[in-house]
Formats: sequence, C-alpha cells, structure tokens
Amino acid sequence: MSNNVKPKYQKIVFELQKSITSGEYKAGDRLPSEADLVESYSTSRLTVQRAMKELQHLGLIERRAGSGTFVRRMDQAKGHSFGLLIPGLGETEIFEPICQAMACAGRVGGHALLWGDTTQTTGNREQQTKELCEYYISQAVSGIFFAPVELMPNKDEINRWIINSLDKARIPVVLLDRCFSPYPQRSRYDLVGIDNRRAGFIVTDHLLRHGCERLVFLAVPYSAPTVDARIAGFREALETFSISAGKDWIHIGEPDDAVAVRETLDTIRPDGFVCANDMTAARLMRTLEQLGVAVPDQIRIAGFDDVKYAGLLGVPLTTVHQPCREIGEVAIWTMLDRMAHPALPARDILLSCSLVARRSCGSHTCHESSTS
Amino acid sequence: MSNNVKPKYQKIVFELQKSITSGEYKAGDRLPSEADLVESYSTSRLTVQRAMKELQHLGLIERRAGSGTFVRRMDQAKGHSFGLLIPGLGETEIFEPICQAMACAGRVGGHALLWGDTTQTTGNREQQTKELCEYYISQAVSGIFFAPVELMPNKDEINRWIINSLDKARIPVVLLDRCFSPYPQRSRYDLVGIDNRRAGFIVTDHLLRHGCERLVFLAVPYSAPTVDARIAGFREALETFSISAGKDWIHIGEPDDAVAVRETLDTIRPDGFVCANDMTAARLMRTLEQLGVAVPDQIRIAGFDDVKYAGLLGVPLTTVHQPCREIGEVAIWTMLDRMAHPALPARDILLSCSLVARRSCGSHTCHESSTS
DNA sequence: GAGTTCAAGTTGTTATGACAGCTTAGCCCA
DNA sequence: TGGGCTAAGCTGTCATAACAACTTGAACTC
Repeated sequence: MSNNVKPKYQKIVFELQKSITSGEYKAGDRLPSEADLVESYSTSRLTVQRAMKELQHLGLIERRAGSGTFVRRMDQAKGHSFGLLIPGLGETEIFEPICQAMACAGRVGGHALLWGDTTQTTGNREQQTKELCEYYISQAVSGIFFAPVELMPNKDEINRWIINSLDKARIPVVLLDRCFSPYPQRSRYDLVGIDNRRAGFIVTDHLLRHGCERLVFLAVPYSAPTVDARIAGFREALETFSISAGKDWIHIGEPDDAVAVRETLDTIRPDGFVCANDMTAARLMRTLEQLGVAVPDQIRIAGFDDVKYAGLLGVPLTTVHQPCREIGEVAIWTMLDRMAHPALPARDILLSCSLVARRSCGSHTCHESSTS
Repeated sequence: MSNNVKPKYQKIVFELQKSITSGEYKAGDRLPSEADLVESYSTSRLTVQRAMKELQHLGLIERRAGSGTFVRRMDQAKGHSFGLLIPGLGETEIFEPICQAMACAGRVGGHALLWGDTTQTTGNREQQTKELCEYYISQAVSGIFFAPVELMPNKDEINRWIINSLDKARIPVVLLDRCFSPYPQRSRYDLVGIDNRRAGFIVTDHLLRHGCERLVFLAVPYSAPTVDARIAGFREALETFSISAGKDWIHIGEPDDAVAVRETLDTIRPDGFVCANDMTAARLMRTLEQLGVAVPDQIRIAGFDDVKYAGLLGVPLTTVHQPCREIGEVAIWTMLDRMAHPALPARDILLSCSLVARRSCGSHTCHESSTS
C-alpha cells in the first residue's frame, strides 16, 4: 500500500518543471509570483517557497528579491552565441586581435561570436552602440563581451544605459580591458584585462633606468580607469628611484596642441614622456618633431598597447605589449565559467604584459638601433 | 556599506560546515538533532531545518527521518587531492576561513584538501614548510595552494626553493593572496586575492573624507608585495584630494617601537595612520595609548583584513574586509580550470573588498555592534 | 530633462505550532 | 530467548504570521 499522497511542494515542483521544459515558460520569462502560486495551489507561502528552492537548486530558475522569479538560461546542447559590444572596434587596434582570439577559442567549444559593426561613418557612435546592444538582446545571445565606451563626455551615461539594458535582459556580461565605474567603485561583472599598474611601472622603470630623471605622464581627457592604474604604476616606479613627482608631471591634454606641449617642455623641463597609449605617443612625437625636439636624444618617449604601427613610426616606439591573444582566450573561458557558476563573486582577471624596447626610449639593448 | 547582518541560518550552516571539515565530526558521525540545535542556537526549528537543507544540498550531510542527521562520507574515488601550503596558517587569521571555504567548495566536487601543520613550536618554520612541501610531492597531490612566505629576511630564497620543487614535480600551483616575486615581476602561476590597490584607496579615501589631511602609512619590514599595492592606492587617494605625500609618509618600521612612533608623530605631525594590516594597527594603537595619544580624537587609525578581533579592540578598528569565503571558492575553481586548460596564461584574479567603518576612524555613521 | 522620493509589489528571513511518518531501543509476553 | 509491540525521539510536511530587504516604475521636484 504505497502511500500515493505526494508532498504538496513536490507537486508544485513537478508541474513548474514541466511548464519550463515544455517551453511554456521560456528562458528569461518571469514565473508567477509566490502570492499567485499560493492562491492557485491553495497552499501556504512556505510550501510554495520550498518548491521554488528546489527548482533553484536544480538550476532551473533564478530568483531576485524585489523583482521576481525567472527561468534560467539553459545550458544548450553545445554551442552558445556571444555578442561583441566594442564601440571602438577597428579603431583602437588592440580589440581586433582580441576578438580574433575569442573567435578562435570559441570555435573549439562550438560557440559563435557575433561581430557588430559600430564604425560606420553614418550616424553617431552612441546611437549605433545602443542599437547593437538592443539587437543582441533581441537575438537572445548567451552572453556579451563589453568594452565600455571612453573618451566621450557622456561616456558614463551611455555605459550605464547599456549595462541597465543587459541587466534587465539578464544577459551575463564580461568586461574587456576596462571597467565603466569611476575608480574606487567596482561593477558586478567579471573583467578581463592587463595589469595596468604593473605596465605603468615597467615602462616608467625602463625610462628611469635609461637615465631619465624628470618624466611627464600624458593622457587625453575622459580616459578610462585603466589610465589611472597606469599612472599609479608610473608614480610607484618614480618612488623606487626616490624621485617625487611634481604637481604637473601628470598632464591631461591633447598631444596635438603644440602650444601646450611647448609650455610643458618649458616649465617642467622633462627628459621623457610616458604616454597613456601608443596613439597619444605617436601624435606627441609628431608635435615634438614640429617643435624641433629630437626623440630620443632630447626627449625619450614610451607608450602602451604595442599597436601594429608602433615599430613603423619615424622613431620606433617603446611600448608595452598587450597579450591580445591571451586576453581573448581568457575572456571566453571567463564567460563560460561565469555561466556555470553564477554565484561566484565578480573577479578582476589581470594578465601580465611585457615591455617592447625600441628606439624612442634611447635603449641601447634594443634590436632596431645601436647608437652606442 | 558594511552588511554585517548575516542570516541566522547561514551562521548555523557555516559553523556546522566548519565542524565537519575540521574533522570534529567525522564521516558517519551523527550530528546533534534539530531539537538540540534549536536550543543551542536559541532559534526556531524552521531555521535549523533550513540550515540542514543547505548542508544537504551541499552534499555534506545525509538525513534519515526517524534516525538522525549524519555526515556523509565523501567519494574519495573520483576527486582530486590538493595540498595547502600556508606557512602562517593559524596565525594570520585570514587564511583559516579561506581554507574552510576551499574545503567546502572542494568537497562538493569530491575533492580532498590536505591541511599541513606549520605552526608547531618545535623546529623553525622554514624547515617545516619545506618538509610539508616534500610531503605533498611524495603524496602526488593534484595541485597545491601556496601562500608565499613573508616577513622573513630570506623569504625569497625559501619561496624560490618551494616553487622549484613543485615545478620539478610538475604540480600545478595557485597562489593565495600574494605573489612571491618582487613587484614588477610576475610569476607563471595564477594568483587569487583581493584588489589591494583598490583597498588602499578606499580606506585612505575614507580617512580623508573624515577630515584627515596628513596621513602616514605604516608597515613592518619584509612585507609582501600586497603592501606595495596598498601603498599605491594610498598615494592615489591622497592625489585625488590634491595632497602630495611627504617623503616620510610611508613609514617602514615596528609599531611597537615607541621611540620611533614618537619621532614620527613629532616630525610629520600626522592626524591619521593607515596600517598595512590589522595586526600592525592593533600594536600601533597600544603604543599610542602608552604615549598618551587619543584614538580617534588626536589620531585616526585604519587597517586591513578585518580579522576577528578588529571590532573587539579597546577602540574598534576601521578596516577593509577580506572576502575570505569568496577567495576560497574562487581559488578552487581556478585550480580546476587550470588543470583543465594548462595552456592559458597566468592570471591575477582579484576580488573586491569593502570598508568596515568603526570607531578608530572617528566615523559617527558607523554601527560597531557588529560582533554578536 | 535629470535626479529624487515614494509606494507597491516581490522575495528573504524568522517565529510558532501542529501533525505525520519513520527508526530505534527497550519492554513485555510467549 | 525470540518475537512482537510500544513509546520516545527523530525528520518530513504544512499552515499562519510578521517584518526586512530589494526592485521597479511612477509621481514629483529642481
């Protein structure tokens, strides 16, 4: 005489499970609230809650206090599709190889990468980025790799809009290269990038070892927090040489502004520049050439990123190499791991990077020149 | 801000977990009955039951109606075994909860954690650590979690010896909390820890917002690179307040040295100290008390780690909380992932941490009644 | 138009109380 | 002594009640 009276909460579990797997509720859909279920099953809230807890442990649903209960995105048979939301793709040079590596690593696992074009000349970039974001949401991608917008006065607003949209759609996000929150804060997302503080230290240390004593760090306005980290490393390296940075050794401005550059040269009398990235360094070099200042003889220069043309400039540029391939691989892994373990806390995942010494720092150990 | 109110049932889960993983209850043992727990925790049966359910889902216990609750014997067959190589285990306070979390997370996957004792009073620590390392190698563990030695003049040599040994044995390593290389360098191993630069920034920023204008960072000699990162954050925060740190604002010395502390007070005239960790802060507070300096009225103090006794000092200590549980979980997943993908580059995996404001910083907005 | 406040709705946590079903140990009786 | 029975103790299930914490969107203010 098997007791046919099944626990009431198991009945609820069973029926909801059926509704979910049969497709009545799809991924991301909101289930009826506890109050609704209490009524429709004429039971107590505790019982409903217990059923929900079971479903949660089964990994079928996801609950959010204040918001509701949602069907979790199922681990599809094999392949996921991920969206790339990278406003500067094609311009910054470093994201292209990163995406390449992601596509390659993704193919191994049977995943697809959607490339969105945000570099069309028509329309403004803000609009394009938002539209691409909405497109990805409509396509119900499994996750999105996002490189926050920078170098725009209203970057915070745009980034917040995007993140809010993705949050509402409950799409997991992995940040690439940088966070969108102002520094001491931390977003709730994983971030994959390089250790910018270490990079700043390495490149500054290199210049100091080659005889520099008065260095200026140059960055354009509205830069990302990555630049702050590079500045921190810059300061730290100076400190190890017992050099205390003057007030204006961190200069925020345009490298094309010949007047401002001239003034900086005259007031601070630096013997070297650390530029926030290679693009800034390249533009500064052109300005210095116009001003008749010789690189590296009078002023040494270094940058970050190791973009393709860094070694092809009039004076090959010393810089820090971004391990783009590795960043891409790790980013894919991070996304998959995040989908498998949603409860893990947000992680900053930093990779190491290496110095590429060229002539602009006056190095005697580099390959390109030997002016011993 | 600091979310000190933990659910009661989670506390029960945590304590029972600890009792199980520490071996107080062995496999097959019967745990106290619900009624017993209701009494000893002075709570309701529902709460106890909820805690039990959690432990059941974690796979730690097995319940039989009418009989009792029993510790499940774990399946040693399929899991890996990992070694914990943590020289200061039991002293630093922060590694204990980290290991606890690792043991729990590992148990879910059927993995075993070997705890090595390096705190015996006989023999020196160096010898013990090396012996433990050799023991793990002889046991052919699948991986080792290593917290490099610090605070010893020959720490570099010891760490190198250990790493070389593990390298020869081809045993994967995940570093906990800190790297063993001097700063700008980077080891070839994954590292799991907190974002010390951000932590340094947060705590310094907090003191500055409460009116401090002249701060000293105090650390003992031979500290790990984590302290350098905290100093970098310290400097950065000062910078955002347009305060340029004086030469001696970074003070390396013993907090017990009353003469040196007196001299620092007289020459720099600080209105606050940021100490490299809670232990340093606690010792400094005692010295200041001897010198008749009032905390926080004359000098504000803050530390790092949020060790257990931080809130129990004469003047409760403002500090930065280390998310030990999260570090442990992430460490286990990192190790498993590393074994699955040996080709991925080395990663620094940093977690975020939060400020715990108590009286030593002179904050009036805090609630120091956190410790029950 | 952007930020703030506020109210309604949702889940999270805990207390109290009750009964049902299962297991074990010990007692009683043959 | 062996077998069955029973009482005690355990977990499983469910109802009612209340407050806390969080989210969202709409109304509101600057």
